[in-house]
Amino acid sequence: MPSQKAGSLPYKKNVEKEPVHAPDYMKVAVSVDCVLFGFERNKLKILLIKSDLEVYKNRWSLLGDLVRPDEDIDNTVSRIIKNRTGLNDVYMEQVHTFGKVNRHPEGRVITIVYCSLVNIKHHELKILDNELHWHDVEAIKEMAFDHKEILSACHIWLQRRMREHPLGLNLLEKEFSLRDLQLLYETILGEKMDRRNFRKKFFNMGLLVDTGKLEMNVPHRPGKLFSFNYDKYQKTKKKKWLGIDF
Amino acid sequence: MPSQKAGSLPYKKNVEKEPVHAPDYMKVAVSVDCVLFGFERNKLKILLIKSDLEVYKNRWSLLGDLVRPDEDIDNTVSRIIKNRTGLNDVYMEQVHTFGKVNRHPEGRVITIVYCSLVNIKHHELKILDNELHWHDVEAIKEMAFDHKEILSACHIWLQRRMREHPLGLNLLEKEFSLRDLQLLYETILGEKMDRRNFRKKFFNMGLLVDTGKLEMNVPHRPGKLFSFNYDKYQKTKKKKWLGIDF
DNA sequence: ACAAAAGTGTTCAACGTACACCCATGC
DNA sequence: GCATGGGTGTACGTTGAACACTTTTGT
Repeated sequence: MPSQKAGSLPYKKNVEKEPVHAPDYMKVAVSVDCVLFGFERNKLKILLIKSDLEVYKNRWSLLGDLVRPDEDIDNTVSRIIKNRTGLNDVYMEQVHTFGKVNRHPEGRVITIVYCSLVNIKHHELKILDNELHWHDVEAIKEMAFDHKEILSACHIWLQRRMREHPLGLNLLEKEFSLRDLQLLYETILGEKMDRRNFRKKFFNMGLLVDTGKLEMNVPHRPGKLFSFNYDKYQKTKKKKWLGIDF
Repeated sequence: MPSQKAGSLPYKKNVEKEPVHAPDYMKVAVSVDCVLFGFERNKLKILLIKSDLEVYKNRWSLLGDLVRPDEDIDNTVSRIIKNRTGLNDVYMEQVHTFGKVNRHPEGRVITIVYCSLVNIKHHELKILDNELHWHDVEAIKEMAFDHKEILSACHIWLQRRMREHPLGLNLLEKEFSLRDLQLLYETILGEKMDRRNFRKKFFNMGLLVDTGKLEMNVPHRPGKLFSFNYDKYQKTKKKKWLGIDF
């Protein structure tokens, strides 16, 4: 190990000795990987592509790309989403940065991971290259790189996030039954819930609007259909959580 | 903007065309910055050094360094702490990654920020280069780079963390009065609290040990001195929060 | 005696949790 | 008529918030 002084003054060294060509400690690339969660047919889904890499051919991979030297990371995120799915309106949150030395087979790549929840029905995929499609999270076996580990971390992030905010309402179709909603929560959080308490909780939030409609073609008593009062949610969110979110 | 395909296949391009010399999209450096919080004389403190950079001479800076191509990020973190303070036993948590294009005056540097709370009395600084010392957080005006913004984000992180876990107990001296503890919480969280409720809450946690001693030389009725049952905290923490923490 | 902070309990509201019966529909 | 899930209310324990008086010490 070099002396403390030398080890701690790399910026200055950079300026004085190697201003243009990437010096040794710049042999690190930075990427962004995006985890998009959705929900369909009572399953938690995630959007994946087939990896571009030969080593990982036939393995599934998150949506990612390298950060360009002249672009902000937020821009990298939206560029990836735009280029891979054709979507413009997906709001991603930074979750964690992963950087084990050997996580990428072709060199040092540190990756910043972003996460989002999207409504599959309301976000039709406009591009399908690399076999882009929604996968059942629970059915995923192997993935490229360390993406399985990243996915696990994002799943935990999602669980924490959903316990704090009623984010789940975003994931359903415009009109849904309380059973749909409860199944969504039970699936993502991995635990059974009491039906009466669950209904009480969500009604008390005041974010559900009774559409007056009923389920159709169900082999039992049809449930009421509700929609989500998104505007009211935005307001209460601001009031309760201020800018604390990140 | 290049075509979607070109924009989304940089790994492959890297392999095929420029295997060794850092290509354009590698002209990005990655650093780690460390925020160490402490508490002394009823003030929230943070450890800073004078910036090495000429542009920022006389400005205060977080403890940071570039990530080396062959080292894990965890290693960068402990190397920075070791080299700057001489300490070995500081456990840091990753908070957020900052990467605006112009955040560093000499080139593109994306920085991964780690945070920790340390007990100032129990962690004597062994190295003092670059005027390393503890600063009052509230008295800090300007900082180098975007470190002021980073500090704000870490302060919010600290507040959230302290509402979830009784971390504050780490920051005090071995023996402390309940007044010390409450002042610590009021200072860091920025709000007044009710004394009776505060005492109830902490006694109910069962993490406080009555030392049988009293405050000395105070111009009023002396309070009891307590110590922190660290072992019990570790156990209850495991039970309650599992591995969810990150 | 006075100033200053220590020490102490009760009440109320909100929230989570546990729990069981009748109802409407499709088959 | 039967199977399936819809719809509903009560009781209890926990938690957080509000709130005031007596006690102990130094000066």
